[in-house]
Amino acid sequence: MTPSKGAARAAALLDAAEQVLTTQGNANSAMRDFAAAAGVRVGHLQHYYPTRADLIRAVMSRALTRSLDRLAVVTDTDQSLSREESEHFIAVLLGEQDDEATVRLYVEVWAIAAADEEVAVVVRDFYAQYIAHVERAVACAQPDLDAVDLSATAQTIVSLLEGSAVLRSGITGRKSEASDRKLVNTLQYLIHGS
Amino acid sequence: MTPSKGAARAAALLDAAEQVLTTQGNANSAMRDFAAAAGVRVGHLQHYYPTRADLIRAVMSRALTRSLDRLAVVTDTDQSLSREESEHFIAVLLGEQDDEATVRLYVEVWAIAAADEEVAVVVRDFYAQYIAHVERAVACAQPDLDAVDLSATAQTIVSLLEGSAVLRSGITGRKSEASDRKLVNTLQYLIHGS
DNA sequence: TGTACATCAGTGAACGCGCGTTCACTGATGTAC
DNA sequence: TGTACATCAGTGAACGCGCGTTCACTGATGTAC
Repeated sequence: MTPSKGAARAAALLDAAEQVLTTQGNANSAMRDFAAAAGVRVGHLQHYYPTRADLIRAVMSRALTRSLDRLAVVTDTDQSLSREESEHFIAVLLGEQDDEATVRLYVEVWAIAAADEEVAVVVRDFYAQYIAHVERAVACAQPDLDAVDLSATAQTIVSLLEGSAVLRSGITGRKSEASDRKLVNTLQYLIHGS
Repeated sequence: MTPSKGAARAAALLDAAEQVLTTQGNANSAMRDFAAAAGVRVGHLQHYYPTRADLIRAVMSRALTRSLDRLAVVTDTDQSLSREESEHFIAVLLGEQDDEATVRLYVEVWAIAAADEEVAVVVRDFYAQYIAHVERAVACAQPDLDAVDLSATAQTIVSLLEGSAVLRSGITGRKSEASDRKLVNTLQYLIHGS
């Protein structure tokens, strides 16, 4: 069976809310905006998400889960990791940043997490899993690395990815061919250790 | 002469607003909060910053200018850049991230810039200057690098710094000795080209 | 040195609007027998 | 197969509060003559 009618409705409401959130930002979007974007009255939106915080948390949490799921597809299939294969791995990671809406959502996630401990818990858990995925990929490329170095390398890779998400987006900068080349080069250096 | 009385007052109001902003976030702070933190009535706050947007923009713009000034101190004094000297350069850059309030402010800057084009312009200009400073430092270490590679390297360094600010902060993760070592190591790799 | 006037710093009350939330309601869909 | 009832999906009006902003005002500080 496809997901129940209720779950599909709830997902559609989240879709609309996510879109509003990425275009207007958390600070500038009201329950009425979320409802209007879904073509629904506020009262009905609250039937599924009783408070604004509930809705925001649901959007954030689903977005993070979605990212991890996408990531799992890439990391779980690779057994060994040659330089060409890591090229593809990197392309997938950077590909997600090309959608500006995703980057904006992440920036909102960070800002909301800084003020909402309940979201912060989810976010920290997300990054722990994110780093664990990357660790697995690096372990394929450098089987001799010990656990501490593996974890440190993975965290550095994720740092570079998150930072480049911000700088490659229109918010603060611009993509450029040359800096993308240097970025890929540096990620390769981190993955393969040389 | 010290700055005029009015300018000092305005600065004190910005100090208070900045503090509120870093602890509560843009989405959860009101004009009354900003005024109360400065020990002043709302009407008076508006004497200096007529609208909320004016105040927010002033806080953001001052914070970015302050960061650039701090950076200038490090980059302008170095003529050549040995590996030990770059160690110090890196320590200064990372030192700023150790203050969690600064990181929170940056996250707010990104979120606000995404929705307020006037702030976005200031932010993009800030990153252009930030990257230019880093370019100058890298040029000292690798005098033979051409302009394009120099710029690409600087942008990658700044990406790594901004990403690590997020991941090293309590918002999304935690500092660790091992990952800081790997981070410094990677920055050295980027600065010296090997 | 004193007086008159303008400018600036700061108060305090009030405004109206938009917000998140509540609630009583209607109509449709399921379920039991 | 039909009827009775419960549950769920969705409406729409209203609530009260907190928000950003306005404005008339007071007192202090400066400036001119």
